[in-house]
Amino acid sequence: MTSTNRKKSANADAAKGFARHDHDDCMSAAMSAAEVYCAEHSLQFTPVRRRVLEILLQEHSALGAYDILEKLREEGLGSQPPVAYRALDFLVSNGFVHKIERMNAFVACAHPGRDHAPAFMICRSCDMVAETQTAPTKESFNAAAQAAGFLIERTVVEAEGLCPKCQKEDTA
Amino acid sequence: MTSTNRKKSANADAAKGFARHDHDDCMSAAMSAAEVYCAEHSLQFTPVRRRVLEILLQEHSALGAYDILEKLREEGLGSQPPVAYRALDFLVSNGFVHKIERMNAFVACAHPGRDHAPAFMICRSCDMVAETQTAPTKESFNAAAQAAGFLIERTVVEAEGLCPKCQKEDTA
DNA sequence: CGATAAATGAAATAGTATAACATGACAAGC
DNA sequence: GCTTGTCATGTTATACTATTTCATTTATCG
Repeated sequence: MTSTNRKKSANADAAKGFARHDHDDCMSAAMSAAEVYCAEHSLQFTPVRRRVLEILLQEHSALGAYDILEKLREEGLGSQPPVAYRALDFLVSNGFVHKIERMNAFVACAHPGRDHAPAFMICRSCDMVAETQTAPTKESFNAAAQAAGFLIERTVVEAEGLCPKCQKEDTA
Repeated sequence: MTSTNRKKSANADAAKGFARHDHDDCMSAAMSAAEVYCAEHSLQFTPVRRRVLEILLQEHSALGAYDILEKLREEGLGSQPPVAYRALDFLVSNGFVHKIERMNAFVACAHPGRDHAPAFMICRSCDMVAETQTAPTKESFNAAAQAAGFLIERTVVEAEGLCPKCQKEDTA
C-alpha cells in the first residue's frame, strides 16, 4: 500500500468515529488542551508539531508518517522523514497522538488531557479507528504480569474487525 | 536496529520465558501439535514452514522476518523475502506463531493447539517476550465494542515494560 | 551576554513488507 | 494419460516505514 493509496474510505461518518459529533469543537478542544499542557510543562509546541496534530485531528483517522510528511512538504514545513517522525515522537510521548502498531500509523488522541491507557478498534475494511478506554483490561493483565514479576509500563490494545458500517455493507 | 544486531540479550533464562522449563519437550510438543493439526486440516506442513517453526521454537524469543530469512538462506531453503513472509503468514494464520506488532517480529506460540487470544509481555531492555492469555481482556473489551457496534475478529494485546531480570539489573 | 539544551535541516541508509509474474508439484475428474 | 485447478515456490523488483548522523539554528536560563 503506497502512502498515497492508503484506503480513503475511512471518511465521512466512519472517519468521525462510530457516532457523529461536532468536529470543530472536538478539534479546537484538543488543540487548546495541547497548548495548555505544553505551557504548563515547558514544552515547545512548535509550528511543525502543532501542524501535525492539526492534520491528525482534521483527518480523524489513522495516517502514516509519510502521509503526514507529504502534507508538511506541500506546506513548506519540512520534506525529510525525520521531520515527521520527530513531531510524531513528541506528540506520542506527550499523549496527544497514539500510534496504531497494527497499521504503523498515527491517530490523534480522542481523550485529550486525560492520563489514560487507550484501546483501539480498527476496521479491516475501511481502516477506521475508534479509541476507547482499557481500564479493565489493564487490571486483569496486571494480575498475570505481577504473577510473572513483569513490570508493565505501557500497554497496546488493538482490536481488528469490522465497524458497523462495513458490517452492513458486507451483508448488503 | 539491523536484523543481525537485534538485541541478543534475550537469551538463557530470559529467552525461556520468566521460568525455566524443559526446552526440548516444549519444542517437540509444539512440532507434533503442528503436524497433527496440519494433517487434520489438510494443510501442507512443507519443509520451509516446518523449518521456520523450528527456528522460532528453538530461539524461543522474537525474531524478525529477516533474521529468519538469513537462517533459511544459510540452509539453502530460500533467499528472498517472500519465502520467509509466506511461511510466517502460514504459521500465523494457523496459530503456530504470533506476530509481535510492537517489534515487527515473530514468536512461536507458547500454547500450541489451543484456540486462544494471546497477550504478550515485552521487555524493553532485553526484548524478551512472554505469552499469556487474554480471556478477561477480551470480555471487557467486547463490552465496549458491542456498545459501538464493532465486531471484533482479532485482538492484539501487548504490554511493554521490564522483565524480572532487567528490573534487578536496573536496581543493581 | 554566554553557556547549555532543544529543535531543525539535510543526506544517507537501514529495516520491514508486498506486488507481480513465472514455474513447479500434485490431486481430481474426464 | 491428459487436462485442469489449486496450492506452494522461485525470482525480481519495488514500496513502505524508520533511524542514524552530523551540521546548524533557535530557545532557555543563569
